[in-house]
Amino acid sequence: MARAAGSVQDARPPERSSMSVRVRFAPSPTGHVHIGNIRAAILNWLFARHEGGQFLLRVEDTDRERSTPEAVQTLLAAMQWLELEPDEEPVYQSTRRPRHDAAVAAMIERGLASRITPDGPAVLHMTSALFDPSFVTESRHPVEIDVSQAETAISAPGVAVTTRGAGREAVTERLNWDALTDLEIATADAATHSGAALRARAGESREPVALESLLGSRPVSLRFRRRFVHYDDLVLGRLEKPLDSIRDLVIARADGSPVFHLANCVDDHEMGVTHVLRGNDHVENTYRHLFIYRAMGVTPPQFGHFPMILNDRGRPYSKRDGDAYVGDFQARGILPDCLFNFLALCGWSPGDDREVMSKAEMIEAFTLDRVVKSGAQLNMKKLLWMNQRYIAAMPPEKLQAALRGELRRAGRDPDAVDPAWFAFLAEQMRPRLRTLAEFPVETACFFDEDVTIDDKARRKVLLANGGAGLDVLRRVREPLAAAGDWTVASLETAITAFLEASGLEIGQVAQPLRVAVTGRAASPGIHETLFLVGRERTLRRIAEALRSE
RNA sequence: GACCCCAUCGUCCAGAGGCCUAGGACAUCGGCCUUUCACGCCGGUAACACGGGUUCGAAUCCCGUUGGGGUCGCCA
Repeated sequence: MARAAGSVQDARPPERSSMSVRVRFAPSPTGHVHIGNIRAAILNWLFARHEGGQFLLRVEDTDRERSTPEAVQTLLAAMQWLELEPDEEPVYQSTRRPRHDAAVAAMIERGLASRITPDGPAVLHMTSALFDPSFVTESRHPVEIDVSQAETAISAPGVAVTTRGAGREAVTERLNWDALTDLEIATADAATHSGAALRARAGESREPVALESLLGSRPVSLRFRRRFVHYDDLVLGRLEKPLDSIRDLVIARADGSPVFHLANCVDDHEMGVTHVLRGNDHVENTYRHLFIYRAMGVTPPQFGHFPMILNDRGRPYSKRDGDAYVGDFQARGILPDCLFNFLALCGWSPGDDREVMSKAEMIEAFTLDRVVKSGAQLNMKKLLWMNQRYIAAMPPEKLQAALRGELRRAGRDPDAVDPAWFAFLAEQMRPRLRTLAEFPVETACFFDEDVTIDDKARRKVLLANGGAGLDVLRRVREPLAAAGDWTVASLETAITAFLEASGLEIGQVAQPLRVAVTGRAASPGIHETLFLVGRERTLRRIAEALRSE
């Protein structure tokens, strides 16, 4: 992949056996993986799979402070959890320093970049040597600025020409002569000066120059055509920006280390990346990167930018928002497939009404032209709803395994209970769970020896109406104790018989039982609940509820 | 501030000039089911930011305004 330094003209794209798509996810490991970031990985992955291409990972670990081995592990773990395994070995940017240095050296050697001062940073110059018709064009119509009328300082939109001192003195602020074309300046004495002449007189200076001092007369009007940088964004469409608003670019720091832009372009090129798909915050960078690729003498990849993810107030995510890291969702018991699905749908849709989709379906439907342009606010309630749907669809064994994990995390031993009993409990809880993490707290009454009765439930169900609930408990206790093998069926039989004998309604009996036995007003069906709590604990809890009256 | 981008129910998305009396999902409200809580089912409320054009016809195209976001580092 190494290439000798040479002129811009002789360079060409890297040799690739096929034109197959290669995309990459290029995060810098910070110890946390933000969902906006992992969403970028998801969309890249989806695109690669849809196109039958490769999904690569480049760890941008050049920041030694933050990029600890642990931070890298966190990143890899998050990707594994979501099944976003890259198709090739991860590339660690820190190992690529020699290539970056070589690229900088080559640009300097070609005269495209230079160090302004010997111990200063290396700067890529935005000169016409870098302008390629494939991404730099000239505006058709000239811009005309009347300087003489200016009372105070004026600044033409986007043009780095400013008149100061009540219009007396026109100053070019770091004027990039190459950003403008066909520059003509008319002066008070009616003479007209061309940009080329002035440029020569200014000695190609990139420092502020007073036009007046070059002209020897006060400028009256400026006339020029602007140059534009442009490219076709895969999701945003045709984008352009006046060149005069883009300044020379630092590519290597004074200490010689490459800056992000340089390293990014060099690595993407040498990894054979064909499509750079990243967040919206990089669109402005893209214009600069185009020049870096040009300076490298290579064809740039294609670019696509998807919208940013916003917090629930509709504002950009910041560290203060919290709960926006992949690990947080995992800890809350969001299923990986669900988070994947949800995040994929954040800024993209298949074009029809499908929402809960398998990865295969998403891959099949994924195209960049269906990526939305505007920012997407996360709808956490919808995430919970979707997670509930995923839980509902889990195979029983998988559900049980996942719930066992939650139990362990909560400090309980899921292996201490009867597997059949646990399987039954899992199925009873399935429709009642929005997240896996809810399981241990919702089912504590089935695992603990004793239960604490919720005050509100006690008042409403047991103590109301002169203690009618307690009265029911007193009367149902014996028939229950007599229930034979304590199965759901036998409990149903016993309770039904009690209802007939007592003339009570099921509701009058079930709620007091539920509260006494679970401590709360909500649980699975009463027969199922009693079965799960078991004979011994059921009778004991009823007795306790009566005693603490 | 300059430049660039974006703009449909509270939120996410559908809509690529007539199929729109604007559709779906979450949330919300009401009802059904039901021993509770959920699940499930049925129904309701709710949006084309504003103003000009273009057109026989505009949520869809153009211009402006407003609002939001992004970028302006020897951070990534």
